[in-house]
Amino acid sequence: MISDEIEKILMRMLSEEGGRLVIKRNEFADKVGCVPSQINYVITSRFTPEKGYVIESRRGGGGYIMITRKMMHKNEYLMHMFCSLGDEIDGKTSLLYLQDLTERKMITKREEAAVKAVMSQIEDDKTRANALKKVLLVFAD
Amino acid sequence: MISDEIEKILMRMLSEEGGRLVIKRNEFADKVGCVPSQINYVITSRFTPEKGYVIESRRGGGGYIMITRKMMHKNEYLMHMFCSLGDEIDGKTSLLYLQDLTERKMITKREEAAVKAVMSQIEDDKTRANALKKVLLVFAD
DNA sequence: TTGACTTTGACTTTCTTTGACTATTGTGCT
DNA sequence: AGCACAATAGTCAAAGAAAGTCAAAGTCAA
Repeated sequence: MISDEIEKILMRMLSEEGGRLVIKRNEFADKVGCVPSQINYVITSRFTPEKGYVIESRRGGGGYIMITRKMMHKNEYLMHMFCSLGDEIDGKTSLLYLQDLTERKMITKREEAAVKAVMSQIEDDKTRANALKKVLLVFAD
Repeated sequence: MISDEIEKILMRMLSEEGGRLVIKRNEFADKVGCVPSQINYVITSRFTPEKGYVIESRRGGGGYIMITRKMMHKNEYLMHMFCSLGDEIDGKTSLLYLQDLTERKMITKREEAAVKAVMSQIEDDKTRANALKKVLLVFAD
């Protein structure tokens, strides 16, 4: 099915571009071998706001479609936690953060345990902070 | 009885495919010589969640039915994976292990993503192996 | 005979593909 | 500035491709 192909291609490009991708609809449709409006179909059916994507576009000469993967926006709390994190965090404090998330029902006990298990292997405070931030992004949607 | 035949065929295919099978309903019905809706009947009557199967499907062009057999001996599988782990593992391989767990419905996508997020911070192959082992223990119950 | 399980097929729902038509934007000419 | 035209992207509905549902009819054992 061509739509799935297109989705995959866009996904890959999106990653390569670091979360923001600009295409020219007609040109792209031509490249992947479909009619232009199919691009709209794929975007509306797969790159939805619920899944965290923002679409912007412009018509006319030099027109384009821009796909942006929006990291959070939804979970203000996670955002807040994310921002309050410095670039270093010690092991004990990181555990408190995770427990807090569990208490607030934002993650499950099992998720907490799994993350703790991996984190236990991390020695460095900077690395731990980075890890925690990445985890927060996973849980934001 | 045709339903039993179909069940056997699906079972065999499922084993051959290693626990996950994707079919196109109409095509398959044609092959085994029954009406398409009989496939649904067989699936709902024999490949039930109680018996450890997960069914996913999609309609429309490129539609399919996917049958996944959930490991009955989940812990055995986890232990097997645990034991097959050496004391070092590279990043790419560790990702494959995690994806496998997700595909087998032993962990959720979110859990996979969370663990991956933390693991991405780990550089050392030995440390990564230890982390993965700890994670497996968390998911065993 | 009755009740559980099967078989069948008509009808429904969902998802995809396509193309004609519409709306917007940039450019160049008066 | 205003206008025509080219270059884009958007919308929508019809047609097509699968899978799902459900109830009627069939089968078989107790």
